[in-house]
Amino acid sequence: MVDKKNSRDTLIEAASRLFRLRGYYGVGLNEIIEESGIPKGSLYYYFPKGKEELAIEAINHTKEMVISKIQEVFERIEDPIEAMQALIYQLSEVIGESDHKLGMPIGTIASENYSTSEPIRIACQLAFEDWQSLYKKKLISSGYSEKQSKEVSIIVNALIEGGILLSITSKSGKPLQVIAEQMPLLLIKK
Amino acid sequence: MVDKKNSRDTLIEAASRLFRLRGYYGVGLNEIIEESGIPKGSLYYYFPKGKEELAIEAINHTKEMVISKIQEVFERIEDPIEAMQALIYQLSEVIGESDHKLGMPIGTIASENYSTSEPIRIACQLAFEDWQSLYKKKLISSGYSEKQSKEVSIIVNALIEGGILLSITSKSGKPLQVIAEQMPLLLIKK
DNA sequence: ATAAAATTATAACGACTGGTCTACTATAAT
DNA sequence: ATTATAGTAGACCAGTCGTTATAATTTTAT
Repeated sequence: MVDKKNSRDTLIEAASRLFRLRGYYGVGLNEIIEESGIPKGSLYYYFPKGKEELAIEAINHTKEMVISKIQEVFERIEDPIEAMQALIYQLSEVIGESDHKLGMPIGTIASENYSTSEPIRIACQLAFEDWQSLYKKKLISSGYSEKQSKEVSIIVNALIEGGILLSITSKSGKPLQVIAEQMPLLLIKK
Repeated sequence: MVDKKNSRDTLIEAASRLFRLRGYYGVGLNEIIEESGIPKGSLYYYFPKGKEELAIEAINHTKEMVISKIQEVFERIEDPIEAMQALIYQLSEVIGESDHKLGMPIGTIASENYSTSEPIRIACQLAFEDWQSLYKKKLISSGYSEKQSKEVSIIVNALIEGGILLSITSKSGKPLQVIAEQMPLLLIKK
């Protein structure tokens, strides 16, 4: 039983990968079924409401992947500044890899659809909120105030999304590196 | 001679508006010609290379609009911290307006196309660089070091792009407001 | 073993895509 | 008056889009 994964998950993973790379409208269902090797009949069997439904599952899948990554780093590194720096440096290194497939995890879909699909918009909003909750929790458990933790978690989230955008656009890890280096400034305890 | 603008500019403005709202793949040429009232024959007369060529002009148009906005605020407000805060607050207020058509100015197109169209990727990169140059210039003229000015300009750019993304996704000006409030921290002179 | 249910496999649908092409109109130079 | 040029107008193309329909097959329950 080597690689017998179910079709539903295979579709979600392929969709997640492709949407991250070129957004919602930039990827067609034909490409998703080609990449996944799952026939179109199965796609509409598992996602009767079609592309939008699949996209929401893909967003949730991406969200969980990011949550795992954040948790892993946060468990490994106690200091919140160092932990967040490590997270961001890790991203900057991916850019260096040839043919990297980084991309704004859900930022592209969010900005394409915020005005056209409420279900997608809400799925993206929930992802951002969940990530921010993790940052906030880490900060609070390190002695930061409730208020500052909440505010900083928003900033960190914005910096990461914006940093990824700048780095993929300029094909350079530099923007993310600069962001990581400036982290301590934001985290001066008040 | 009330509203006799040339077709080329009318097309660019319509494209700029629509691409900001739903990105490159989310907007079709038919929608652009409908919104602008310019026929398809004229579109391909002015932009023989088609959608990609029009998109690049639209990106440059958006870039110039943002440059004007930044310059206007920077000329009006001398202190760099206050100026950047004003810029970001202004964005947060747009979100509050019903049916606002804010959107990441070029972030959506950039993240959709960074891996598929080099000409578009480069146009977006140049826009980011131009905006950062303005931030940097403002900081240097206020006595910040070359190095810090450059780094902060990257951070500010990332914060604005990320902040807009968070604000449009959550349908709230809050993220941008928080970012504006935390600006002073980033700008502690070293 | 058989029936029912779950899943896969294709083909086709109408709508729309970006792009091409040709006919037409307006203006100005000759 | 004629011709040249710039721009307008929109029908049309092949291909792709998301979606639907239905048949074939596999899996599960009895």
